[in-house]
Amino acid sequence: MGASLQRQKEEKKHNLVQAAYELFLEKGTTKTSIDEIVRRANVAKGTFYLYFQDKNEIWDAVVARVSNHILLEAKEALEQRNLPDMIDRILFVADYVIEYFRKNILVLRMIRRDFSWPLVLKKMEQEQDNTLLQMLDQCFCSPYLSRYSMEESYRMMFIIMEMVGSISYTSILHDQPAPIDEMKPVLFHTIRKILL
Amino acid sequence: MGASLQRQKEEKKHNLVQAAYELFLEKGTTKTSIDEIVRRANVAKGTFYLYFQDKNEIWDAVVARVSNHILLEAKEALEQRNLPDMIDRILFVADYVIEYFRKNILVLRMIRRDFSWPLVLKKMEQEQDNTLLQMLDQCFCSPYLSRYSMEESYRMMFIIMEMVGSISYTSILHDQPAPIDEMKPVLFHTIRKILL
Amino acid sequence: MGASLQRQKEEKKHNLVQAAYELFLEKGTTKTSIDEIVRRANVAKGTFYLYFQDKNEIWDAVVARVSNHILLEAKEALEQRNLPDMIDRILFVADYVIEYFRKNILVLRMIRRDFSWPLVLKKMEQEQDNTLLQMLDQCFCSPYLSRYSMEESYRMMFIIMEMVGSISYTSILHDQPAPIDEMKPVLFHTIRKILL
Amino acid sequence: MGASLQRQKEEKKHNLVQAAYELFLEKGTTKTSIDEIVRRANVAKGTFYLYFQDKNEIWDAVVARVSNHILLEAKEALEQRNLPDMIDRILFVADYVIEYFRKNILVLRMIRRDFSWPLVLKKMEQEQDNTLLQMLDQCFCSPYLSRYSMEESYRMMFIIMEMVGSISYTSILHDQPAPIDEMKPVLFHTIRKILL
DNA sequence: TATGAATGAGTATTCATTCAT
DNA sequence: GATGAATGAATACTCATTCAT
Repeated sequence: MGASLQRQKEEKKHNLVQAAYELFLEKGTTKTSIDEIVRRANVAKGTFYLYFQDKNEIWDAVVARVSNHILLEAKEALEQRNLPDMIDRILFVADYVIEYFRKNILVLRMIRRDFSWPLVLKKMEQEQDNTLLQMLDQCFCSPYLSRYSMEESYRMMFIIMEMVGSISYTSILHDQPAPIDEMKPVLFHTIRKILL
Repeated sequence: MGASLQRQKEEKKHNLVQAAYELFLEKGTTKTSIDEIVRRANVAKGTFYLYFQDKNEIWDAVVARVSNHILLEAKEALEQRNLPDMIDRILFVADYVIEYFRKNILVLRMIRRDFSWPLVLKKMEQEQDNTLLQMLDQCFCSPYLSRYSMEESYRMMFIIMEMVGSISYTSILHDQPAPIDEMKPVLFHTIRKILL
Repeated sequence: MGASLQRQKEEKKHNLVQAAYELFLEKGTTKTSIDEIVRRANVAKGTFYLYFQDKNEIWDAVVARVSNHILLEAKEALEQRNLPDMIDRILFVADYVIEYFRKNILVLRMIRRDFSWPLVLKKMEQEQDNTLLQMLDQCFCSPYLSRYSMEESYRMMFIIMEMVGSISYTSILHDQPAPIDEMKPVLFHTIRKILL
Repeated sequence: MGASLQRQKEEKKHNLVQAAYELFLEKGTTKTSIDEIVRRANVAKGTFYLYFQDKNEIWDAVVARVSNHILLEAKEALEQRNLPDMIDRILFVADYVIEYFRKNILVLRMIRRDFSWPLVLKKMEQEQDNTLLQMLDQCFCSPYLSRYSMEESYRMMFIIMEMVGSISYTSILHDQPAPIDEMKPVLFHTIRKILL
């Protein structure tokens, strides 16, 4: 197979995921038919099934792409600042994610609570992409945490991350228990307490 | 309408929710058809539409029933113990929920992350049922929290609750970032730090 | 359910089988779509699945109907003659079936070799319809066969019947090993020898 | 084209037929796709169409191969015995075929009633392969049949063969009208009567 | 010759919803 | 209120066939 053919294949798959992403965003997963996806991707019906078993599989691909995108954005923003303090770094990332969801409510509504950092990380590991692991190292490498083992730090981190995602969902979309602006101070205070 | 007729109606609705619960558990929401629900509930197809607009509506009813059930169980167990310390009480409830999901993995898989305490509480409020609010009061009423306003306590509480639900899901079902047994110590340690 | 509603249901099912029969005859089973069947039966798509699981199931119904029809025709024709000799009766039925297929080549092409008397009889038994069993009794009740047990007579009979069906198929449709007119004398001679 | 290239071609075709045979056996003709056939044959999809027009054509090839195989086996077994009596020889072949199907029920289920000796013989003639004709001659060459013309003998033979195939199918697969073990005596008795 | 990615018409099947009884 | 037969639009999915490489 020629290299250009290989590229064409990649492009087709990419187009499908992109089309699915857009449609899921616009009308929700269940209301989006595979028919619409292929139409928007300018690809034949059968081609879809060349790359994905069914709608769930392309859904996973969309979630992975979106989650990855958000975290990478956060990572890049973090690198531009030069925050010496670990807690500040973590709070920065938490805030970045929350703000992303606030600005992109549709994205939040789409991936609901499927924005799960552990799962994204797992996927990345499988694909031997450790960009995000780097970010985690950047965030958490600190004398603060020296009293915890490596494992323990990671797990604490995960807990914080799940917390941020979960609160974002309930607070931004349903204003429960309160609007996100009122939740943020409590949330950040909580994170500080956890890390100190 | 006679009282017994009223009871018959209630029973039909109850049967429908029960049937839906069982089927959602067995084969997932999307793979369960209204046809199957009415068949298992021994009710005619048209009858479904006398009580619910569509599948989403009965789904909400199922989630409310299940969440309520879990929390009530936790409340009753809590009352039998007589834990004087607030932190112990909260940890007890957290542990109770986690253990419930561990023993009923299918339930966890079914309601996924829809087990959201704030949302359940909101629903209870709407139905003017404050049993769960009582439990929250029981948990959080403590001099520990005197430095926080009522509002602030509630919000912290919610954050903890979301955290527990979220971690349960990822950890019990996917062993991410680690099996629940390994996550528990970290989680409880974190909760303690938040509350102290 | 009212009696007329019941009759309506019977009619719908009957229409479906009739439509399927016609289409299978015209264009073969595989080239006939369920879509066409329901269109010709003037029935909605979903209605098909109210009565049959899939195409195979309606195929079975068609085969049963056709086979039954042919055998009943033969039975009636047999009753109008008054053939005293058993062998003559059996040869008459054999000839009737062969001639039916010769005149209705499309039917033969459709049911291929699925015109199997044992299977039809089994089906009839299940439906507690013993008209065909009567015919068999009429054919085979004879002092000729007194040396055989009841079981043995039946089995011989079946062998003859399969033979007739099988030869009809190969001979009428493919002229193998010879056209049916040339095969008949040999076939009848063979049957005579079996029965004498 | 070199001889080895020729051999490669033959091998590809052979692989395709072999793969089709296996798949037809495992999952039936209709449920087997050409895609699966080429995958199992380790051949590209387009290659299929270099050798066969469509699925029917490869089906014919499979039937021919299988039928031929069975009959050749029978022929060889027959040659090892040295049965002087024609009736014994014919009964031996009949029994051999029945036993083959009994041991290879899947094969019987696959080719259904398409195991038709006349049709196989016709195909062999077209390919100028007269091995099977030889077997027929071996079976039927006998003073017994001197009263019949050559043609007549052949036709009787064919009738017997169809009978055996047909009865095998109904009796082995459906136990109709009785299991094959109970049918055999009647069948053999019948064949004897025909030939005497 | 051989390949296998791409096609898209075709097909089975589902299922929420209606409505006459 | 209760029923359940009927509906048919919507949808997922298949697969024989083509054709540029």
